[in-house]
Amino acid sequence: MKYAEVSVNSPVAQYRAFSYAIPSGLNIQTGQAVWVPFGDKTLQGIVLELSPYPTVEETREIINIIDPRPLLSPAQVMLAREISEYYLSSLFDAIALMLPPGFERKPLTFISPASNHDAGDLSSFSPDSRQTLELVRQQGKVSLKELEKRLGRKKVRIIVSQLVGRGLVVRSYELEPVKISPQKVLYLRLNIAADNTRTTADSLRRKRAVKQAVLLDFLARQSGSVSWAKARQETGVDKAVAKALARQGLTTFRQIEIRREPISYRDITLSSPLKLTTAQESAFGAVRDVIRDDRAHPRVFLLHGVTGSGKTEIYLQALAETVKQGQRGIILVPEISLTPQTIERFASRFPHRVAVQHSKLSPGEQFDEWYRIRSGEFDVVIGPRSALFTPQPNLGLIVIDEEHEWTYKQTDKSPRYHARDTALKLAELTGAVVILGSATPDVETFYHAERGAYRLLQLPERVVPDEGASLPQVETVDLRNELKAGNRSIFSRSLSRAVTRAVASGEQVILFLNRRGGTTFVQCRHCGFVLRCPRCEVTLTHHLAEDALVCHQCHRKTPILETCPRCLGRQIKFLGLGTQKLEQETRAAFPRAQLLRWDSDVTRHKNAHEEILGKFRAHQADILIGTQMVAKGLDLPSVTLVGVVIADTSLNLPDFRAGERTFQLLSQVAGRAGRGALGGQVIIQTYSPEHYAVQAAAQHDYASFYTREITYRRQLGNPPFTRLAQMTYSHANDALCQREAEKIRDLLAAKRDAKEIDNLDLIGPAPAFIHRLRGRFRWQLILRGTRLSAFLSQVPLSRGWTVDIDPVSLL
DNA sequence: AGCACGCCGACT
DNA sequence: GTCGGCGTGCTC
Repeated sequence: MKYAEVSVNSPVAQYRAFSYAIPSGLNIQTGQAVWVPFGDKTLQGIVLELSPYPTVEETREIINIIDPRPLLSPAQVMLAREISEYYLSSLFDAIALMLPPGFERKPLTFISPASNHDAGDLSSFSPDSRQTLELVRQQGKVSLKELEKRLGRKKVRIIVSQLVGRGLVVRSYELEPVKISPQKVLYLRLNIAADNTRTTADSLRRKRAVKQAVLLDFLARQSGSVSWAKARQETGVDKAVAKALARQGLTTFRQIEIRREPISYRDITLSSPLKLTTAQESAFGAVRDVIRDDRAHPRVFLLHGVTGSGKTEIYLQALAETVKQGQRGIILVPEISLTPQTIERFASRFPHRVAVQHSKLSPGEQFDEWYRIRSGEFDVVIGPRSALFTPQPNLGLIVIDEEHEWTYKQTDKSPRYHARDTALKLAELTGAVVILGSATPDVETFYHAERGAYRLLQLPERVVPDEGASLPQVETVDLRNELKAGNRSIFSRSLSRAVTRAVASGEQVILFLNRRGGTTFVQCRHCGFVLRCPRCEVTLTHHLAEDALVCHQCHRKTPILETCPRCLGRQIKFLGLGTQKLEQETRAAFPRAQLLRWDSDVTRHKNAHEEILGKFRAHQADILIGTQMVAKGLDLPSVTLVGVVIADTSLNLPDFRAGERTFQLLSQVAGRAGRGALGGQVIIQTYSPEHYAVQAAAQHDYASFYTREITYRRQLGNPPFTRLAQMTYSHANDALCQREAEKIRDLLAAKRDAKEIDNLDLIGPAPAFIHRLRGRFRWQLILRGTRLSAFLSQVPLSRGWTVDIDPVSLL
């Protein structure tokens, strides 16, 4: 093999790999990181495959190997290609998911004086230009960043281009310095036998080298090497003293690589497998059989079990079985559930065999964990979606806990992958078994399970079904009746009574409000009717600038209505309530209760979640007010009442998944109450008590929710019966933005018709839900069909377009 | 991304 | 003319 196909770390490389010749003497392998020449730069690249022929006539040679051990396994190389193809991301972006933390290094630009040192005629230059030239000539080499700091980005670019054009300076490129590397710590070692130290120390004392003697005595008391930091702390001597000892050959300094370990096992005690209930036993049996037989199918399980039904125990035992087969696992959890308690659950069963990956680890810890994972030190890696890409060798099991969670979709940057769907691809490539676990499975997942693509396992009951741990009673309160009865407070009479009672008896309360409560929607306060677009079934949003109601899906405008089209009442209101407002109202309504607010505003810093939860657990507050966060699997035994202040906020979002989202949220919130012996009560306040999502959640009835929802999906041709792609164009000029979106819509329509693709809908363009973001306007197009990636990959899109395949939200 | 180049309207 | 804003092409 004389040539290598290399994915280059340059944004211009896009979807393609580049052919490079392999110089003799280099042992190049697939998955390896290499240095390659690219234009006038030297860049990092990853070898995707070896081949006897290049794909172009002229090739350049690979410069060198960065790391002899491949950074990507063959399965990962294939996975990266699939991600790039399916999610329409650049090849290197997909590969970058799998690289060690801190590996990527971008080129920096430097400016140096040109070799011809003639002064020439500088009179036509501006003072800034002359000053810049002067500086470059004085310093020899200046980074472009430094020049930009002095004069501003734009100006410097013009000046530098001018100077380069006149041959006075030249540009050169260097990679930014390495950010992370193994941490090294200075150690001290004694070179003489410990029994000889006393005489040596005495002779030092005679030479009045008291401090040296102290250090020597200290070292003699230690077994083996000791870190200099510790020695200094214990003896109080400074470095000169240690150096003096080293000079006499009595001790040696050495740098030792240490591992930064994020899990402290100090307080963790070993746990053994729990006895399984009958339901757990049969679910686990099915998983175990497939783990043992690598030809059994299907290899994907949907573990559907209510909160507290013991899903985690099944993960643990499935993992133990996987380890028994000589393989390893990856457990994905939503970032918010990655708490010390979750990690402890695994660490106590697999002591020192658990790796953790998450964003709160320092770059150094992430780096160390990555290399230890690659060397096979861990049975399991636990982490958020990115943990899927850790180099876990011999992968045999992937668990996706709370598989319905939206946080598994990366939305903020490319590749916009879904970790669940990507895990299924990886499992196909490696033969690993997948367990998708949820109390409220994604409708799409459940549909696949129903169709037999996944094996469905049900855990219908909580593990300890005594009174305290049974599912709580749920009451729905119709807010329309409250208004009719003259209650204008945001607390219904029922909720108000319940809060007062709970607080008075020293119990705890959670008040839940969807964070997106700030979003305005238009509703009749008399009959609860919410205005929707007649074409899209999506709620209309009030646009202040145009003073009109706008559909964010098809851009149809409706003038503001004075009267309700259903009951002809005149109580049309724009609604929206946030947690801060709720806090004020609660304080006013229950002045004697201690409040705690938990939303993304108050959880910015590192341990905020733990702090707030700790306070609440310690009963330093009676009422916890929060958004989605309070809904995630947290065990708070003294909470007896959960109040959902308005269920409608998530219900009325302009998105076809609003019903599903609401059901999931309400079910989770309802699961928070009654986890202790005191039992529990849930009160859901809503203007739509008849809505199937609200009713099903109130009755803990997934099946009836699913049946209704899947029927609607089928009728409207929404996923899982089709797939979606969301295209967004962003530009500083709104009109231009709209024109571009329309142009592409027309182009896509023409292409669709030319290819006679009949099941492809184009919806929009319409202004995005967040119409203006960071000074740029955004317009979006939605595609609905089947093979969208393949279709879109043939369409050349200009800069400013982003494509989100299988978007998790259409907002 | 970042830079070079080319096009076009606004101004000296 | 030519300056500057803007869009597009290029990198094995």
